[in-house]
Amino acid sequence: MTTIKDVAREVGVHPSTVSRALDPARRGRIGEPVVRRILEAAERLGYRPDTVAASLRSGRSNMVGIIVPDIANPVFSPIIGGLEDVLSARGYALIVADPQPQRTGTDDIVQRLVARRVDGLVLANVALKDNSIERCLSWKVPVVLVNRAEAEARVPSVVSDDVAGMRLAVAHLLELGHRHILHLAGPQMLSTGSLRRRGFLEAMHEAGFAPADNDIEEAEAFTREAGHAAALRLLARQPEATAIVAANDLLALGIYEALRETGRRCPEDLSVIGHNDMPLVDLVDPPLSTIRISHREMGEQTGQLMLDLIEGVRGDVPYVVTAPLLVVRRSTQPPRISR
Amino acid sequence: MTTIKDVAREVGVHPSTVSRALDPARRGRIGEPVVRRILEAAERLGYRPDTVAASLRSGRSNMVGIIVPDIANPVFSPIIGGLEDVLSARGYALIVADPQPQRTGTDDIVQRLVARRVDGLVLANVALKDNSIERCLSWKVPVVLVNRAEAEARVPSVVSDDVAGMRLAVAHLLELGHRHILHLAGPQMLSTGSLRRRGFLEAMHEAGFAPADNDIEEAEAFTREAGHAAALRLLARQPEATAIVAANDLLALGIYEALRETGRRCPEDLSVIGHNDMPLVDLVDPPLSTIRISHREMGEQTGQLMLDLIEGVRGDVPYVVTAPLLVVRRSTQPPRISR
DNA sequence: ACATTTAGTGCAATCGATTGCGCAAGTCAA
DNA sequence: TTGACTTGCGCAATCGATTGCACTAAATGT
Repeated sequence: MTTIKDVAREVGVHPSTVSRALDPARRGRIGEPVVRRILEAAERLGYRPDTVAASLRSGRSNMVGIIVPDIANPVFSPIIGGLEDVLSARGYALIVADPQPQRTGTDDIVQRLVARRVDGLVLANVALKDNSIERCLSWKVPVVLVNRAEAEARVPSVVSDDVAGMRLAVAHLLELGHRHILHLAGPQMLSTGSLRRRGFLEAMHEAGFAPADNDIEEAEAFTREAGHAAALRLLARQPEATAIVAANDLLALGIYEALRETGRRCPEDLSVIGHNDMPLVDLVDPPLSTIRISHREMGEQTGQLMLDLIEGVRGDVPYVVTAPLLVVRRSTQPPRISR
Repeated sequence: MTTIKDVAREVGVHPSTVSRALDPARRGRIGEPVVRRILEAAERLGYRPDTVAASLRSGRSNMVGIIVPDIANPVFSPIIGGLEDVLSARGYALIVADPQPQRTGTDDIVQRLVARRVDGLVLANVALKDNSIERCLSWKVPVVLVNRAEAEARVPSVVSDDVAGMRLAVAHLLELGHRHILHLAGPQMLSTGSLRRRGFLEAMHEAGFAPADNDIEEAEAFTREAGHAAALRLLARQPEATAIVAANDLLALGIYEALRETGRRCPEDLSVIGHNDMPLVDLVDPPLSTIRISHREMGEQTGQLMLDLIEGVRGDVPYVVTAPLLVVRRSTQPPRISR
């Protein structure tokens, strides 16, 4: 490994001069010819500055961490991708951490990342309440939330407009002629779960309907299995409903299974609409109508926000909201008996 | 931030003593009561050793990097998940990098990661030929390949048994009574693409069949679109075939689209079998028969291998091969006209 | 009683880069 | 010619932990 001293010796200057010449921002203070010789020598010797040493001295690590509940989850992986993309373009490395609930809590992960001197932390874990935010705040490490909002907006966040998304879904079903619309909600401890439920209620009220408590059922988790179970409960309770809006595509697919088991057909007997437009839902049977969210774009926005924060470009608490899009496929159609 | 000196001063010992007392491995050299007081003080002051400083001195960073072509790809994301899991359990952080072809090559990424002093590198990028391996070898940084093999086994790798997988697929179709079986191959520059093609050929030969060149068509990429296009070409050329084995689920889904366009039905007119068993292929229409590969498990094995390598437990070049599993769903059935 | 371990801890160098400060030479104006 | 700047670069401290070596005191051996 060639160090900065090797380069300095080769050129016949002091290491500090090499350090400055190699940094475009401070190169100006060094003479033109010297810079050229340093650049050439660095190239020739294959010099790569040791990031670790630089971090120790400068206090900046050029790393940001992201904490996600499940890396393989189709909503989080594109977020990570988009984030990595804009971060790496600016020389930052992304370290991903996935808290294993049984082993170590989010808090511990935060500590470990902070001990690694990350320049910023992205929290994608959707629990509505946990004190990792306080932890970060107290350590003064820049934080941005993604796919999750906080009640009191203390830290920047990037979310999709869940309320608008639900409004889109509800409006679509109403337009088709549905009147009795159910909601299969996600876990209310999760930000998306409660926001979408609220969005559903708002949209219905705006349209002049007041859903009963009975019209909403909460799934234990954002999974097909949980969706399946919850759908069974909901459908048994409200068999005469003609449409159901799920808080999530996975839940919608769970509804599919429940329908199949109870001998009902989608969309003939019941229209179903999901949320997220995750990969392949256009190929299931029937192709799922849903609300498209560009998670990759959210990841990119998160990265941009983080960079601004780290570089101190902005002091406010930005709150980026991305616009959802209605995607109509074949799981929604007018109700059979219009009233 | 409390440093090791703060703890040392608090207890009234030398920083080096604190360092030793905090490391379970070398704690033995320190007196029992002193250790206790140090532990207590460290806890009380909320001391967290600065990983960066430790790395600089010790040369170990407790980080490993993984280079993947696409983080959001359903085959790579579980690999990352499994890897992160076993790595973080041992105190290692995982940094993921995704080479943007247009911006910076894999080589550059490798350099950047090495400059960060990663203790090991996982290469998941499937290109059959690139010199990043040489790069790593010359820098003596432990490397393990995942989902990709090398012709000459210089470095450890974790792959699924592609040949066995194809044998499973072919055997299944033969058992159903198919005789004219096609192969929709993946890009031959990619390890999985060429291995699976070879697996197909071997399996067919073993069964006493000799596929013609015409029976195989190569897709440009492992995507639905490429699969669609290639399937169109293949089906036009061999309309009388009764089954087709795809190198990948995505390609199989592309075949679905091609069938729909040309008015054929699966499985009535043509049986289709995929490879990977990615999420949701059990819900498409018709549910896809495929070869299941546990990518998460591969990720875990990769992590274990990497740890062994880093800790110098093994000097050989292990070559882990995971066993594939046949998953029969509804896209395969006996050919209509049995001969 | 003296030599020799052994256990327990301190000292100071070290990892490789960054950075505030200082110094010398050159520029310019008075 | 001198004083005031500017430009270009070197010096040495510094970041926080690790580690080989040295050293002291107690324990053990002969």
